[in-house]
Amino acid sequence: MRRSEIRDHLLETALRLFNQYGYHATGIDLIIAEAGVAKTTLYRHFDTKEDLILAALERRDEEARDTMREFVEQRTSDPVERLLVTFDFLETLFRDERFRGCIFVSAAGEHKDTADPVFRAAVLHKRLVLAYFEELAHAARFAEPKRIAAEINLLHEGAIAVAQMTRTAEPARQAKRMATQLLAAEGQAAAPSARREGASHRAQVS
Amino acid sequence: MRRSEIRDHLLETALRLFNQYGYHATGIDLIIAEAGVAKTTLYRHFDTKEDLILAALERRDEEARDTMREFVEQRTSDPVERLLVTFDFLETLFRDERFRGCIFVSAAGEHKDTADPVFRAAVLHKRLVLAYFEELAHAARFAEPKRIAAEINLLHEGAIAVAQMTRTAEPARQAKRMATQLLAAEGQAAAPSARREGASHRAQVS
DNA sequence: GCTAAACGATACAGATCGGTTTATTTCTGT
DNA sequence: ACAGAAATAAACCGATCTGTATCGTTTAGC
Repeated sequence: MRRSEIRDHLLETALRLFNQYGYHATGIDLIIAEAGVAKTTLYRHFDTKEDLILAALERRDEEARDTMREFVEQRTSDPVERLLVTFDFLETLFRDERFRGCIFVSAAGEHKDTADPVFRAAVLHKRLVLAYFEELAHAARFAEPKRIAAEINLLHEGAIAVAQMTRTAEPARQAKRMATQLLAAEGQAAAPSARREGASHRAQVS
Repeated sequence: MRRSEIRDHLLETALRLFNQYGYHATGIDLIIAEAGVAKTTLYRHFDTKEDLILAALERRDEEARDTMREFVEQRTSDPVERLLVTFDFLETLFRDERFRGCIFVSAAGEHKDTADPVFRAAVLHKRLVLAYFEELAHAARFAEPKRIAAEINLLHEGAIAVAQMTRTAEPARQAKRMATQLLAAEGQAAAPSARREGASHRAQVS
């Protein structure tokens, strides 16, 4: 196993355990045992446990956003539909039996100080996801793309929080229905099966 | 300090620390130091740390639901408006500088096993809150009260999750606007300032 | 094939964890 | 006032925590 592979393997192992048990409950000894690596090796790649957490979050951040982008873009090119398809992506996450909630929400929940680097890393991820929604809402030519993106984002967070407790995929579908309803009220043509397609300059409502 | 007062004081202290630092990060030694109590005393009232956590969650569960009920009922008697006023209640929570997210979500995030008593206690709280929304949605005579309640609930969870990260009160107002929009589309008279009041048998939409 | 870096294994450090024990003092109810 | 219960402080337990140090062995690049 090459050096970079070990690092990757450690990050993947750590992420799996953080997701399964949480950050404080996952000890270094468990991580190295599961990764099949000596403690010296871990500490050669990461100075502290916090560094490992931060690196793991950074990796998952990129991976999660890339995966969502890919999922969305290969399903539809209409920006409004893309906003809705993000909920289908959520549903695939919820259907994974390893799903235990959003690791960034959990990270923020275990490191509540806003000055904590882990908290800040979690916030950064959420900001980048929101930026993606804004990108889509802008492309969809909504009158207030930032507001629309924030609404989609809030529905995402709600679905994730509910699914964390119920451990079902239903919250994703429910959030999608709510998003459909809200977007339809915004642009009159948000619903996929709506009248004409490709409408520009959707009207605002409030 | 009487016996029951000590127990209460311990629960309040523990809740404050759990909210501030999380469950794993809050040690027994810190709790007794902050409570100004000997370790023996704590262990006379609670067998284990888990018992303390469970008792604390149970207490906050009742307190939180009572407080919300009170807040809502003294502001309006219209069931539809009551559903919307729950978001004003959320806003008061977010405005508290000690707000660090929902302690039940955090509890579930640190005890992810669905068989864990702490996880189950968190789920129970969320179920009882949902039951309250169902009660209100039923009183409002929506065609599908359970669905409406689940939607309100999802908006609540979304607002809480977003506010946990942003540490602002805005998510509560945003969720309220979304709820207003959704309820208006359900019954045609959901908006407080809508045409006639006291309408019964609101129509369904989908 | 040599050198140097990176690896694994293990022991260890010092702190902290949840929880127990002991011995002493302070309440509280009758 | 007196007995019993419950409070206190402090030492202590074994386990676990993050992180370091030691020391061979393996591996990779020149």
